[in-house]
Amino acid sequence: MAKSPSNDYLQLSERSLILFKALVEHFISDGQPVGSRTLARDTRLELSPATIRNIMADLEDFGLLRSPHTSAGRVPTVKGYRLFVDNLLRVDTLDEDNIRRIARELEAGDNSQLLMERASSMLSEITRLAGVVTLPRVEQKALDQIEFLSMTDNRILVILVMKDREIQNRVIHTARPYSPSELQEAANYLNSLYSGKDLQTVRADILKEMKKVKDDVNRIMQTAIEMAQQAFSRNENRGDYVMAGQTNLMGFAELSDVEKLRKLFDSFSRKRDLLHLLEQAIQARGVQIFIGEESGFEVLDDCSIVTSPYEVDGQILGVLGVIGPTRMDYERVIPIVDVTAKMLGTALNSL
Amino acid sequence: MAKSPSNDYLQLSERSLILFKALVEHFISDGQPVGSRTLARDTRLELSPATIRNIMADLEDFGLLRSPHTSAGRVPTVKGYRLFVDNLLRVDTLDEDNIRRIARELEAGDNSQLLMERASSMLSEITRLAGVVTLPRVEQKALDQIEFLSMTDNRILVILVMKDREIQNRVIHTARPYSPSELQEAANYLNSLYSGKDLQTVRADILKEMKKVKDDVNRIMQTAIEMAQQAFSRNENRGDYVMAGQTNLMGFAELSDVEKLRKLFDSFSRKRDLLHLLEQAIQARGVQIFIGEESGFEVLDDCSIVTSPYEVDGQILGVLGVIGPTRMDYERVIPIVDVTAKMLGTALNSL
DNA sequence: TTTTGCACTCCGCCGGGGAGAGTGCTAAAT
DNA sequence: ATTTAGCACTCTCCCCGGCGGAGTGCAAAA
Repeated sequence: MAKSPSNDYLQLSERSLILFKALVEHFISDGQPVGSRTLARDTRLELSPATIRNIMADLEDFGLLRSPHTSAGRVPTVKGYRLFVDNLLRVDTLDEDNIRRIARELEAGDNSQLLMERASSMLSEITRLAGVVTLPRVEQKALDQIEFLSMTDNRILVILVMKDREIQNRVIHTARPYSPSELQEAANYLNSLYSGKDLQTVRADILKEMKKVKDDVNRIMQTAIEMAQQAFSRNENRGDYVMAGQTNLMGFAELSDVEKLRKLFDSFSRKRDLLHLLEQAIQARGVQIFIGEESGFEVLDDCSIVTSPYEVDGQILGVLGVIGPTRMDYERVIPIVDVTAKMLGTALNSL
Repeated sequence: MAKSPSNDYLQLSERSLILFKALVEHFISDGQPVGSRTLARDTRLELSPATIRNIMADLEDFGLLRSPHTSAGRVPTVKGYRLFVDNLLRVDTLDEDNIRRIARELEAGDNSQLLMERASSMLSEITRLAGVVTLPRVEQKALDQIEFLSMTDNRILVILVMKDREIQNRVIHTARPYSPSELQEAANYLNSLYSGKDLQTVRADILKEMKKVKDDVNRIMQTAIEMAQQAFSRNENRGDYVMAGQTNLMGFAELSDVEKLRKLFDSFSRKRDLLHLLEQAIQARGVQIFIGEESGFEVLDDCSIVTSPYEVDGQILGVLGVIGPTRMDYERVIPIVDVTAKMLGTALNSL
């Protein structure tokens, strides 16, 4: 009866695992606790319900299953899902239809923001769950071109054109007005130095450059570096994401409680918690899965999250993924997330 | 018993109206159908429940009240709310605390988008309902400055700095590359013509100008007008809004059904319907209210919307408002929406 | 015209009972 | 030693009837 804390599923026979897998699949597909009769019917192993009951009792002792109450069937625990996902799942490749669909939708737009939004709603539509895509940190993006434009009151509009064709506007303030030609020269200088580098690097380089330039006679260079320092100053922007299909989560039995739903949606719009979680996922290479409480956020206790980082030129820019109930169809969702991440990468690359 | 289709509330005695008003207020504050006993207790008129029952029967005949079932109290109908809102309501001025709060929050930021977002979440926080603010049509906004920047592949980045300090970026394609000085001259020319005018006017003016310029020898002017035509070409952007506090709508008894909630939230993210509704409200001057089915959208049947247009320099730029259950506290909500609209206007003006 | 009195209706809540599903245990079968 | 059959038991869910409470409408009295 006492739950064994041991993790050696080694002790489990092949047969137990087959049974366990069948149970999880069954539960995933219809959400009802699974009993021994049903399982006896659905499995190729010709076993009586009684035998299956014995095995299920074992699985329960291992902490892989639990029953909601005495005379209900059994349901996988988080630990159970973990085993299922890590060792039992057989992820096959995504069907052609969906691959084409994703490819079509992610054909290079002229705007990376747009691509993110498309990816996010693709994910939600195909999986019928909620899709999420983190926006790349500006820091990570490569600069293409910088330009200055003088405005009234000693304000200068800085235009950063990024390699992915996103355009950033910032306004800086200067001590004195600058002529268009001065600005042009400064821009030229900075472009020659920094075009192609990512903002993080640029920022670091500027610091070095400042010392070097300090005693230099070249006014232009000094001006340029001063302005650059303001323009590239650390951005308060702590990361952001786009989400789609949240409403798909309504109407899952495990989330039918309005209060739970409210907390979940609140946390989506607060963004902080989820962002923190997604940031962990950015470390992993490839698909990563957080099941139920593993996420560490109470509101997500009944949810699982399947994520995959997306990258351009081998550099990870962000994460995308899907949020759904723990009993989601992992087998289907995983390849979708995987493929979408890859395709988003290539789409971004082709900008 | 037959519901009179007549609208002459003239026939209603003063006393009936007082009673009706009390009933609506009571219902708004606790959401339960109101019975004759309760009303007899809560009113200054010393009347027995029986008398009140008679009056309520009259009110029901007028279509102002209905009872959910035989032995429940009564509840206002849409028509009832309408009467209440139009004739019975006494809207007093907003309390100092909230005025200050709104003022503080809407102190000029450096960005109109940001102001809209703040306004929207203000509305939702103070009313504890959902707040919404439509973004001004770009068409309506006044241009401050236009600049061109050449990029690779004969693409030119157009930068529109608007009077409200919003910055718009567009990319246009040209037949041949242009030198920075050509672009500068074109920009100068266009600035002299169009700075201060709103985009709609600008677009119209460009058409006139094209004819005029056609035979002109001045190359610069021709170039400029050509580029301007592309830069200002009609934008597909069909309008947009920012919303906050949607989750406040969860947990109202009249929306506790998950399916209803889902449809409502779906329509929020599709935006089309709500946008259409808000566009109607933009016509009205001052606060406008849509009660229940009046909105004409099924998903909003159990909701009311209180809106007010906001304006700068006497020109209406957009609408803001609040969405809540029909039994919202109109008396409180109306001044909040009203004041917020005005303050948003002044905040935008001071940019 | 208002009030009192009264019969009536309908909802919400409680407790009981029965069906259904599934379990665990023991004893028999393989 | 494993598997199976048999059986008592448990728990949920649903339906039912009864009952108290709230509120109504109507008729007759004030």
